[in-house]
Amino acid sequence: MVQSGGSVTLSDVAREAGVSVATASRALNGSSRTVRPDLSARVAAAARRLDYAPNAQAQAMARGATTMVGLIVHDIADPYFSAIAAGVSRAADDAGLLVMLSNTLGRPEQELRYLKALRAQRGRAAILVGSQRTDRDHSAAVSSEVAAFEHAGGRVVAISQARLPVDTIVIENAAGAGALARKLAEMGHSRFGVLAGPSDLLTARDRHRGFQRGAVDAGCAPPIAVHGAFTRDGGHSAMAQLLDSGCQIDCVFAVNDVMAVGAIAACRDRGLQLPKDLAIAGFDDIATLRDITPSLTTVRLPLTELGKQAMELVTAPPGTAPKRSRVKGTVVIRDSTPAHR
Amino acid sequence: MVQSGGSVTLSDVAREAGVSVATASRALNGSSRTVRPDLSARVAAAARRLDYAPNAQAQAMARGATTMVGLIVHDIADPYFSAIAAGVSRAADDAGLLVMLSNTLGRPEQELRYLKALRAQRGRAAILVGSQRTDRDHSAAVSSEVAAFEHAGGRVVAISQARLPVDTIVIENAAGAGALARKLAEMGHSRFGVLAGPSDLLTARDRHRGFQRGAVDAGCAPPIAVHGAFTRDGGHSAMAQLLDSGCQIDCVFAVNDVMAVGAIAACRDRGLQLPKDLAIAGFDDIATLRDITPSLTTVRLPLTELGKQAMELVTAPPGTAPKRSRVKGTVVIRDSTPAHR
DNA sequence: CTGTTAGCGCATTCAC
DNA sequence: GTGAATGCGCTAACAG
Repeated sequence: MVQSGGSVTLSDVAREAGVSVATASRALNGSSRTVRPDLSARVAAAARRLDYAPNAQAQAMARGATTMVGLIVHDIADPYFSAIAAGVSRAADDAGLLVMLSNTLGRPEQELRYLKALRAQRGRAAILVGSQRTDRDHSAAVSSEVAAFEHAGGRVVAISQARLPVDTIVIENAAGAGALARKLAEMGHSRFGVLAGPSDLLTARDRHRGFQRGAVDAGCAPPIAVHGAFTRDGGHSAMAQLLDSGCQIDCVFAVNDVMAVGAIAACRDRGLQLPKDLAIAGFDDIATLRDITPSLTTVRLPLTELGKQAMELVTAPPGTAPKRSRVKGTVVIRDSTPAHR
Repeated sequence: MVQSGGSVTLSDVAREAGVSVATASRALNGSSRTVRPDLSARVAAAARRLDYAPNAQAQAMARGATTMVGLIVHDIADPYFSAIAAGVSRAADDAGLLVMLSNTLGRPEQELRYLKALRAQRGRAAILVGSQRTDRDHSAAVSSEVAAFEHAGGRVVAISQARLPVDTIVIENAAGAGALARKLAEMGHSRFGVLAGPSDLLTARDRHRGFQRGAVDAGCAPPIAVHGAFTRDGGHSAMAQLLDSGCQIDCVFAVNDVMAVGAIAACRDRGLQLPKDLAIAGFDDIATLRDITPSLTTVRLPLTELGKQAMELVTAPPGTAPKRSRVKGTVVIRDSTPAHR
């Protein structure tokens, strides 16, 4: 049972079972051809006895297809991405696929690198999660690498903006933020501030613009915007800056929940009473953040579900033109934005 | 430049460059043998022109080694695991390795399945993250699969308890919880409750026992324990149960931060004023949770760093006996546990 | 229904 | 320093 060096191979199993490798192969993987039950049983027994595990590389090479999908995210430690990753992972499991995780840390060149690595792996598909950048050159570079990947027979789907020529789950950031702005205006808020995130991230930009448009449409003054990193600390310092500016505002929209949390902390640091002195809203509805105080008004995105949908697109037969499905967030009003006046 | 069907192969590149496949191979991967500069340049140019990406499966087969490491976690959506995953991912990146992510959702059989899949992939290593179970049968089954994986040439490291015969980063849960208990006792708390998590998870059990021992050592009565799931909702319902029991307690220890957050919510539901009416502490120091109110006393674990360390163990030359490194958490006192009396 | 054989793409002996 | 040939483990024709 114990082998000397490397691994047990199919021919070891075949020899042990007294059949040919072809028969062993057919018995173990269930090919189109059928194998006599007794032989099949003998092979299975031999495989078990030897603790045989097929060499996936060899199978991939012989079959010309792997069972691997790549998941490319900005930062797996960010709950936005880890929630999506959980959905992808679960769905992959159900489909019998393996997930290769790649963290780009937001660096464009990493994205290209991973895409190429995935092509080298002959991955069956790649799921690109996260905001595109305003930089068109970068989008073009990704498009080109994506084309190469697809040319090699892989499928690609993106979760973000409809900027790549691939199946995409488009998140309607502008619409969601707009709906939030209108709702807040309706609740009596009128002087808005926006913690706008990095100006080169489409997601941040769209949410900012959508909110701005919604506010203006509702008859409010254009919100005062402060940019900053798309993180807790980014929200903290943007909020501090906004507070320092001395502008009169009654409600702040952070372009994601994580920033909103930083903003809340910044307000506390200044001794502000929330939500009495200032209303704050976020975007995403991160599960881990649902218990902060005051509970956060936000735009809910079905993150885990998005991951699942992405896997479905990836396993579906490829169409001729890129499919686009749209996901609109739903506004969730909580304690952080009480009715005003 | 555009190929008809599948992918560009090395022999395509060789032909394009007017050299043999052997030379092309040597030029592109830098083998021990050296290639004349001009030829090397020609090969590189041809590869670029054709947008060649080596077939990793074929390379793996020829070389007998892959560049893939498996990361097996309970739930990537849980910030505890995603923080570790981020560390692993970053370190893998630096080492030029690829990460295969596996979510077991806490199901033991999934762990075995993934380990086997990883063996099939001829993964270079597996990193097992997450509590072992009290069930010895399961540990034995994992040990056996781990042995098979190692026998096939893979390295295994665990982050949890020293229960598997592999390199392990042991988290000193009992010691950390004990230190926390002593500190809290010192601060004047004496009647403790514990939200103890699932009784079959070693991590939960060790933290519970460690806390209990620490409390008793400090001269307090044994804490009153309530079990529940290792999640936010588990913490919520365990806390509710504790409150319903009518026991007199002044401080509650939840065996992880996520549960502590649930507990805080449960207290709020009952109209309790925190931290005035009740002190609450957690374990882990989850980054996303650092801004909740009241800020949470906890035992900090260097999660991202753990991931990095695990990768280092995995890439280090294998020793004869399993290495064990120990990580002790550091007690962090915050607002949720004010001095008592 | 089973066995023999020819690749899959690449790294690596071995000759030159 | 280069090229031709072998084999990694497996699947899928192809014969029998």
